[in-house]
Amino acid sequence: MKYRLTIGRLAEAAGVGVETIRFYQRYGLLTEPERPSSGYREYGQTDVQRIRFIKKAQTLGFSLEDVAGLLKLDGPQTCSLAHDLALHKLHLVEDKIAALARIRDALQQMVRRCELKHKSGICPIIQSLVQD
Amino acid sequence: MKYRLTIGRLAEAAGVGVETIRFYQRYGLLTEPERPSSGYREYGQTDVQRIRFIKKAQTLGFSLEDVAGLLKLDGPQTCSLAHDLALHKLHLVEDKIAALARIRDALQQMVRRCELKHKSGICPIIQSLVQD
DNA sequence: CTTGACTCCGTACCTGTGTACGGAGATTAC
DNA sequence: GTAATCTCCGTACACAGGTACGGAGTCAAG
Repeated sequence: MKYRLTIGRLAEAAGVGVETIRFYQRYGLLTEPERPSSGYREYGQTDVQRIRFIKKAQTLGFSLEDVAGLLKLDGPQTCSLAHDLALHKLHLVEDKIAALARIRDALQQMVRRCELKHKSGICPIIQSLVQD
Repeated sequence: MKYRLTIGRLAEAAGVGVETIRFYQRYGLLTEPERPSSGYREYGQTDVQRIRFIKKAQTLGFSLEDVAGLLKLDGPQTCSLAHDLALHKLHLVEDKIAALARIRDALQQMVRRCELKHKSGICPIIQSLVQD
């Protein structure tokens, strides 16, 4: 039951490119796997899990550096460190949402003003960007 | 009343770096200004406006390429093109907010689960990332 | 056994938005 | 007049997260 995967099959199984795996390896996100006489890397199922972990963490806004930190975690403090990191990311995400909401409102206002009949030949959008 | 500005004074007036102005110039966002015998660029107040325009548009999520498009606009279609671009950006921003909201919820759940007493030695955060 | 697909490696390149460097010439302040 | 500051130019570098290249070795199917 021990599937051995070449880098290409691992890439396919994990839904990434071969070069991405080599990149993660260099970055230290994946441990160097066994190398039989051929020199070809041999991966196992845990590597698929690990890459999925990385990809999932990325979608939650964790950088590869963050992920490296999460993957290094081990032992009793693991959970509280992971918790703190997640909480920190949560705050960042909340801030980003708030900032985008302000941007959304400004854009909405622009679009709305543009859709109202405007007599002056000057585009309200251009105008509103020029203002201080 | 025609203030002539050197690049450094323009940079200060507009709140950007000197290199940024040179960069915008190369990018085509600013037209090449007059060059007296010294070879030093001479800018006017409209350049200050223009840089502020760029900076403001950037905060609304427009890329420099978008800004170049906006700045090239002129004539009767100006407004409808600007309107369409703004509307498009609005949709992008709304999508981004929705995506971040989903991320926020996932992070919240992680943090909450972590804060509940968990008997298993496995960190719920690590665990939830490992899951498919 | 040949052919094609796969893998190896190091390195360079990509996007977007600037920043930094270094040597030479111009201008400004004292 | 001299020193300090500013500007010129082209080019390289920075960030993150990959992506691409090229020549050589290896493996699997027919």
